[in-house]
Amino acid sequence: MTKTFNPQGFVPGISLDCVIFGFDQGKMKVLLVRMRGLKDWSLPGGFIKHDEHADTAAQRVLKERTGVDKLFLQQFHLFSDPNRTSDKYNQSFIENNIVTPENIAFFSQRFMSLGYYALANHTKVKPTIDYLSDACEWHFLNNLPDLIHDHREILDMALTKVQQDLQYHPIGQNLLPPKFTMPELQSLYEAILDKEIDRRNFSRRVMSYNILEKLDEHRRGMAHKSPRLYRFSKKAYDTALREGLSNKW
Amino acid sequence: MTKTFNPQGFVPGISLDCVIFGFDQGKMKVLLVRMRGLKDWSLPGGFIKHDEHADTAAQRVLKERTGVDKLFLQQFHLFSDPNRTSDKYNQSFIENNIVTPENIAFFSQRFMSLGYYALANHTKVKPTIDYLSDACEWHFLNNLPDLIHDHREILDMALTKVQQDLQYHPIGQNLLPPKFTMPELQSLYEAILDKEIDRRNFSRRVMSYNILEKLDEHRRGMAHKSPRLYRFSKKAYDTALREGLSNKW
DNA sequence: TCAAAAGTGTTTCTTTTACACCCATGC
DNA sequence: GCATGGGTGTAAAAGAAACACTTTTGA
Repeated sequence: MTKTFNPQGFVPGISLDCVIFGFDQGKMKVLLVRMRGLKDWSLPGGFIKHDEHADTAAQRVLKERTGVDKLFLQQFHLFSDPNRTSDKYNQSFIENNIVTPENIAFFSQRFMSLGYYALANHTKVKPTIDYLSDACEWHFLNNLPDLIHDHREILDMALTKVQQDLQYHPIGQNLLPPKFTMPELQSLYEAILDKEIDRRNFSRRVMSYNILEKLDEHRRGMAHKSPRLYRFSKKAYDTALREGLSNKW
Repeated sequence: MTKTFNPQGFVPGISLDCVIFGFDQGKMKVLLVRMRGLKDWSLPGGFIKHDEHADTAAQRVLKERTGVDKLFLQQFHLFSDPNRTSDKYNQSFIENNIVTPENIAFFSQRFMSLGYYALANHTKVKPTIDYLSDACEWHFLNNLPDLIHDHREILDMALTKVQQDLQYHPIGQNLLPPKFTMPELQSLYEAILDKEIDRRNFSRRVMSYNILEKLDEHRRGMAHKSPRLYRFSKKAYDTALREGLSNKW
């Protein structure tokens, strides 16, 4: 017998949607789930428990979907259009035992959704389905499937916010392995901003932030000159996260 | 018989708080209300009707408190700390007939609050109390009274957001009279940013945005050289609002 | 030894800041 | 006529963008 959703214990009328970005093969991707019986995909989401901070709820949802619990997580917008959700999926929810007919009212009510974005190291993430979904997978930004409700709009705004926040905050800690090369970091920035950056100007700029430690190691094994490895200096990185960077891209 | 609050028709568990900024005598001020029977002040707030967009609700609240309905209005954060409100005011609410004992549960429940900030021309605003409050007044930022709940935190974040948004968006349309002088505009920027700006650099910069029309009129009557009047060119201003400005302060 | 990526330095241009002089007005 | 704030231009400094050559590596 499949477990069904029990609305007990959750704040009604408000949901969370998380746009979880990863960086892989030089491109940005997002983690999407597909609920049982649907062909459209969804952003990983959830609800807020009574007496739970929304940030904590988002952290919980992320942990459940990715197994990772220390992600950079940022609330960015409350989506409140009264017609943002549709009940066209409800029949499918009942047929697929996602929710019992007695509890379908919870889904039929008007929902606002609080949007969060997160940045995750995709190698650490283990996409995990829950009892409501039959798929949880990465999708590259340039090849997204259809999404339910207004999830596409939420995703697009998340990307815009990441691009803006990037102007003033360091990024990468959560998207890259602990040690990385300058070209890898640059490739991340180019993927997020969706534009090319001059190699020489990039490294000069990023070094001027004083958030990188130059290591005496090189990445070997690839063809061509072996690039030097760097890592973020934790203290400086955290300070910059809090206080912002002066320069911009 | 005083009218009491009826929670019927409103989405439970979520409220709105509006930080309405005005500009007067070269200083920033905010509109605050005081509920009957309380000594602490509040941000003007309200609730969202079923089937109402949160933005529309905020617009409605603003109109009720100020009489003005075309303000620049911006959602900036959902405050969701489960302990952000306190029920220490509830006894007073009942004693002052703000809410009946049967309806006090609506106020006792956990509330999240969606923060909006608005920019208003204070000469157009007619601060208006409602049946729950006995005062609605402007307070200068440098001399704020105690506020209930986490309203001080909301106010502070609103100010920070305005300062940030100012970097990329034109401002003034809603804070100044239709015609204004360059020193007046500069004084507004200085009040918001809380720092001095060089007169010559300011006017060069602001003119480079191409959102101002130089008028062949001067403000007369004051001592000293009569300053020239400007007005915003509506089309360019709106475009800049949407698309942002390239420069920053 | 060669193709391709990595590393670094210099020049140019643009933007920002700093600063000084003249002008107009009401008293 | 003078004190005070308003208007404008220019030079110096800082920051961003453009650009070219050398080094290293595996194949």
